Amino acid sequence: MKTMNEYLEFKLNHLTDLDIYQCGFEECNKNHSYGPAMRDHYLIHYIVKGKGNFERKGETYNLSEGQGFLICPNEITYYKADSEEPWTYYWVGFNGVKAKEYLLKANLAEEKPIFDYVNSGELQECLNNMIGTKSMSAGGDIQRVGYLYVFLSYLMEMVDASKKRIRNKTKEEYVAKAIEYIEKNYSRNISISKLAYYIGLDRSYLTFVFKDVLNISPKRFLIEYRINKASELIKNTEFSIGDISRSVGYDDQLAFSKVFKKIKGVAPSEYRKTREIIFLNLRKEI
DNA sequence: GTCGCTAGCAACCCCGGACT
DNA sequence: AGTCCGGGGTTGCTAGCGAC
Repeated sequence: MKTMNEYLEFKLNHLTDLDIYQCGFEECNKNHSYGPAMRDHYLIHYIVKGKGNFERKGETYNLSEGQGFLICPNEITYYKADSEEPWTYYWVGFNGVKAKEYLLKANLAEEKPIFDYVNSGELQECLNNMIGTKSMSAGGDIQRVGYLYVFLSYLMEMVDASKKRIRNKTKEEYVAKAIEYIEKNYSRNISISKLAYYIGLDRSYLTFVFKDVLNISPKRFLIEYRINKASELIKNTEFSIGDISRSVGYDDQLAFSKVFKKIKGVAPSEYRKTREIIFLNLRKEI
């Protein structure tokens, strides 16, 4: 059995990058409050419904759905649910050697404890997964920390996306970034929404920018890019049409054949036959 | 007025099943 | 391997908003 000092020394020598203390979900009653109190770790609350206020160092923040607040270690804070529309929130308490660094990347610190996160669906899914993971199961702790990394990465990406917006890139830069993304991901199941999110633009605006610069919609560009890649594979390899369709991002070979015929005018198998005829004629000439 | 962006809705496309 | 078809999800268009 360890003494208290031995235990504390053991903990000190085994500090991890990130460590979850607690996480949960709460539908608060009207005027439900906590504090004034102090904690020895970081604690993030993310509001998914209702309103409330958060107080620290004499400042009061009125918060509502889609917003969150950070409580830092060793600071006295107080928070209270609204008297009419009490908030419902997720919370996650954590610490670790890298905690402060990651929070700073997410633009969160003692002096900047508030954040807005519009796409609450993905954040909620992540937090639900975190809560649903049993800490006593084999690998459960690692899974929960994994979800904490994902949660913090979402907050960091949001900051990154807003920086990109502030920089006011040109339309050409947006299109170049989109094309780069398509070139790297055409073989995966990507959508224009995902593409727009990656660039930090609204889906509709991305379409407008594409039309403006290339006179073609992003969807059409993606389809043509995939079909051109596919026709190269049909011409230069012996892979089956099914393998080629999956290689260019179409899980459904039938859908691929339809699109291919629409773009090229012939079905993939006919396209290969055409290549073979050309090849045979060339051999005859030689 | 221009630019950057969003919301809403109609149109389109893709997927999956049935079939040849 | 390809066609046809129906349903649901995705996309593109456009009006409009806010900032400059």
